[in-house]
Amino acid sequence: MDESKLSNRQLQIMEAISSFSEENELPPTVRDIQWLCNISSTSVVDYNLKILQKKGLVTRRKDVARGIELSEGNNRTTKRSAYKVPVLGKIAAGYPLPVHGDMVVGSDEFDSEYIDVPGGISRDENLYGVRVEGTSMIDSCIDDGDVVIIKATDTAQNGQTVVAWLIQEEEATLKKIYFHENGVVRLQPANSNMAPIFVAADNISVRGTVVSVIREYC
Amino acid sequence: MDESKLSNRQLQIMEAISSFSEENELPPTVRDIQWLCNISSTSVVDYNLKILQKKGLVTRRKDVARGIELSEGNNRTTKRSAYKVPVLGKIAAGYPLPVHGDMVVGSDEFDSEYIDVPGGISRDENLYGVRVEGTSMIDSCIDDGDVVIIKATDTAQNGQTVVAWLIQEEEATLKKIYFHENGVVRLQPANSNMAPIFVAADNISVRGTVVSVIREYC
DNA sequence: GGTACATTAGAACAAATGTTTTAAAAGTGA
DNA sequence: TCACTTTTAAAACATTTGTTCTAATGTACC
Repeated sequence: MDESKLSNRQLQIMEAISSFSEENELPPTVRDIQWLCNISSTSVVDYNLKILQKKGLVTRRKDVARGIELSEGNNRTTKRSAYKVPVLGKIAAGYPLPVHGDMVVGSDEFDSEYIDVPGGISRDENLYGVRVEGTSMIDSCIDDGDVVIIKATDTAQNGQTVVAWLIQEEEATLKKIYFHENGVVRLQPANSNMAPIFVAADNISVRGTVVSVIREYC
Repeated sequence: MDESKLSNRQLQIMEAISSFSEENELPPTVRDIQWLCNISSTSVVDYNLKILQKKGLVTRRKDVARGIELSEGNNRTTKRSAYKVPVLGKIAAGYPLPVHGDMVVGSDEFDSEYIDVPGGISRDENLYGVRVEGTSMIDSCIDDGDVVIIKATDTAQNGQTVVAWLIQEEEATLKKIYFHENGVVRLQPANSNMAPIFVAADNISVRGTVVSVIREYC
């Protein structure tokens, strides 16, 4: 990349793009930037945008109005931005999830609750959230009311915290999973007051693993 | 609001706006919607957009290209979206924060790390994040490595978890705060193995209260 | 069929926005 | 000062995008 310092104008323009995008939830036009920076001509904006482009700090989509955005890393608004995932329901030790056995994760409904997850987690994953009820995972620092973000998968490592579906009982539960010999699986609550559950491996179906925990205080 | 059902066309258009916005991080044009929905004329898009507007489902900004968006509630992309806040550094019981006494919260630098916080928290607050080191708050379910989101304020309620700045020691610490008589303040770790700290009220300055906790597993 | 209404088509037009051109002004170093 | 580069200025132009107009088509009901 180009190492040379940015001019004040260029910093000003970067800042303008950033703040405009954030305030209007829409990228600025060349003229928006012009007004914001008190620049006399659109060509001056264009001139500096081209420099910023060459330095890799700004992206412009060809033939697209408002195709201006700060490139990854400098951008705290669009790129690496949070990803909304549906909060499918509540889960607790032994309580059933209020969704069907075949959880429809990607369905584009307009009615479910959504929560933002940090952009560090890949967008490509099939993610969903579940609100935790009770303190059965308290020793893993997952408290009552927390939302855990689950990556949908049907495999898990020993010791991972997973959403497990008990096939016969038709119940979902959030527990640490341990695979034993003889086709036995131990579902371990992270709470010293609670006993583990042992189930047959063929009665269990892993539905996902915990990738994040989000707590909000009122 | 208008109670009548939406036509397939209109549902199709709503979906197009939603998916286009999400994929391109930019609202669609009338013609974008036209392509996406295989509609023969822009006037048909406009016709249906006007209906959706009247029903309060879609917003269009006057004289603004790409001013189309789903209105609040139907929108999971722009409104109530995540807000990026800077992660200013690390904090632990008794360890100093690697920032100056006058934490510059609103400074628009392009170099600090940022994290997304759920949109439920107001954008107007002065928010910042701090990464927790150690387990001194483990009993409050705040673990080593968690990022706590702090709302910058200089007042706190009894029992709240706060970032407290010890003026003489020039240290910041994350603790529960309790105000006693005689101008004494007790800073209580949420860890039964750790003892509280008692300090004079005039040696302490509240820097903010915890509004959210975010944990990511690798 | 005929009427009323909703929807679609196609085109033209108007406004917003991006891009280019030319020239002047300001800065820089010998 | 002179050459040289960088930045600014103003305007014109090109493209994208929004809006409007008119007619055709479809649909439901009598």
